[in-house]
Amino acid sequence: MRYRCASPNVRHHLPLLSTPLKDCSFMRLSRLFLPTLKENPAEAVIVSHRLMLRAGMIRQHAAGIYNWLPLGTRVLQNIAKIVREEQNFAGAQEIIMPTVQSGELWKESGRYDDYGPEMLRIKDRHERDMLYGPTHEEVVTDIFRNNAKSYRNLPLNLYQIHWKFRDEVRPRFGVMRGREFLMKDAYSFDVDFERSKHSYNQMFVAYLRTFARMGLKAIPMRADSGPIGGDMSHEFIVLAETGESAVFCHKGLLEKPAPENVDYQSNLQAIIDDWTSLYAATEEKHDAAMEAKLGADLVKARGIEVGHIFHFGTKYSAAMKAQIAGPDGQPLTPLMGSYGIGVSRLVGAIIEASHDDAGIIWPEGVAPFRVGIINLKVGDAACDAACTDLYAKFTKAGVDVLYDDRDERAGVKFADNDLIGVPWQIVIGPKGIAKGVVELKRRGSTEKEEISLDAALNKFTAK
RNA sequence: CGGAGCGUAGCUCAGCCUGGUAGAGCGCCAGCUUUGGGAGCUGGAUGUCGGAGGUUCGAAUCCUCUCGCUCCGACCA
Repeated sequence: MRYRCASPNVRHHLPLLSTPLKDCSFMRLSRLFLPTLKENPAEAVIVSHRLMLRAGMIRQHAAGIYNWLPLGTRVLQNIAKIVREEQNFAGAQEIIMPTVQSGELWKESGRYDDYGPEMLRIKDRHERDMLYGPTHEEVVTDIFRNNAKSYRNLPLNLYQIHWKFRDEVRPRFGVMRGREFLMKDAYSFDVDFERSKHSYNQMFVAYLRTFARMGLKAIPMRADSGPIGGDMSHEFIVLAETGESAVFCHKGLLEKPAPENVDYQSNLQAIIDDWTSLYAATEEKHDAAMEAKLGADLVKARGIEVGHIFHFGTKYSAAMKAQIAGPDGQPLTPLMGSYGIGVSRLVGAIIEASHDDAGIIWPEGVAPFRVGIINLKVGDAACDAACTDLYAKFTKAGVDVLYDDRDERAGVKFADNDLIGVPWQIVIGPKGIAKGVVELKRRGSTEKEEISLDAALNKFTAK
């Protein structure tokens, strides 16, 4: 393993109070706890799992349960940030519900017996039935019924980004199919079907934007919606060559841009219709006759499910007697929907969709660091000075920067920076410095550009 | 949950069939040389051979049990 233990005083040179620094991450690679692996671990079969282990993002703790190391944690948090922003834009409100839940609520909804061994059941010291939450419909419905009083409290959409546990029979594919996983789950409450559908549409649009911001092509596909029927359940499938299931869709869906400048209060139905009018289906539900008609417009690809939204009406609100006063003063049972995004799974999905032989290619929105400074000759006064100066300026300007100040050979540094997928790499060596230039490389492209130090600085700090 | 396989150094793995007391490459530590795509030489550290029991003079190796992990299939954010 190639790492040194990070000191808790890494940032001791910074002012502790009234810091002028913007919210950004910055780190010297010599201090980063980054245990990269040169060889492929035997346990990992798919590329995202291999790369996450090799890039020092995660380590397995038990089957389907992972430790997230600093690099992986940064990516996970960047993804969560995008999810959170888009949920907030769409009008959802963030809460945090317990991971360990009381079994009583599940007995009320009837799912305590229905759920099966996927649910991890625990007894506390008083022999009470507890469980580690695989989902939170019961808890959120309980929150609602205890605290919402009137139709005037609606519409309401509560979400959380939290860890869940499902005791899968066969966890695999690293974080793509773990037992413990980080998920965004939102729950909407509305007075009638039309308004409930609007809540559903808000999430639909938010999802389109969320995945696009992560650099993903995510296609909404009609999914089983249970007893409610209709078109009120969609899976969002990320297209990736190594995806777990085959998907079929109209090629127009691949070029469709995510909606911008959305007014979430306005009627969003036209956007939903635009996206759902084109054919898209997973392997299980595909229709050979429809596909034959598409001809050259048919795209066959592979995909990973990263989101699922559905409307389920009064299933939980009725079972758990979550009633509020309606406009006429009579009790009203709200209609509900729930909306999931697999946040930890997305880390794997993004890698599946974006990598090459050298390693991960992070889209800028989720990269653990945006810019890498690679000092090719640590100990050379000119190189050191140029690097530390640039590093300090990036830090001050709020640019997420990783400075590779390790006393390693050039090849090692290039390999590690490529492996962990730093999107922009500024290579600073004695030859360039003598000419007053550095080399700028874009991860994933073979192009290299020689520019001045000032130009490199401006490229990432200019508005 | 059915079927298959694997646990030996931080990682990848050899040794097991045919029992004789622990190995290689990479990584790690020290030194010298090197220095623009995972360097070279020299020296060094590292293992309860997953665990328990058994057979044997002797077990990484054979037997039994057990724990963990992985793969294929059925199931899922």
